[in-house]
Amino acid sequence: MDDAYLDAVLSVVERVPSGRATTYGLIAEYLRDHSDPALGVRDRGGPRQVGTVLARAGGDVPWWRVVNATGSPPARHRVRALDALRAEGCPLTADGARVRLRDAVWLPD
DNA sequence: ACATTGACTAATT
DNA sequence: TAATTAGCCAATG
Repeated sequence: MDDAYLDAVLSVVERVPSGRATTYGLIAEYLRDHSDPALGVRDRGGPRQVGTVLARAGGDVPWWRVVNATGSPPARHRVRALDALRAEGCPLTADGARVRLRDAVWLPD
């Protein structure tokens, strides 16, 4: 996994607006569609790899706005993520346990 | 090289 | 709805 891919992932996460969220799969899909070897932006796999990047280098980006396909934040940071999301007004389910992707999902441009 | 792991997903029950 | 299962694919040891 080279720096170009790592930067590509982080730059997408940085673009997620406050109060909205996106998923690992959507980011992977976006990178797959927009991979351009000529620009050094290469496709480096699927959703799990996106997760790997955030686990490794997600410290300085709004990682709590990235959730899995069912709207649940990563189990390890579940509380912190939900608190942050609630604080910025992201639509959540009634039990406050997951993001209402139906309303909150943000798609990279 | 090989086996295990994981901030995942889609289908099944 | 929620829990389980099988598939996934690069990273890691």
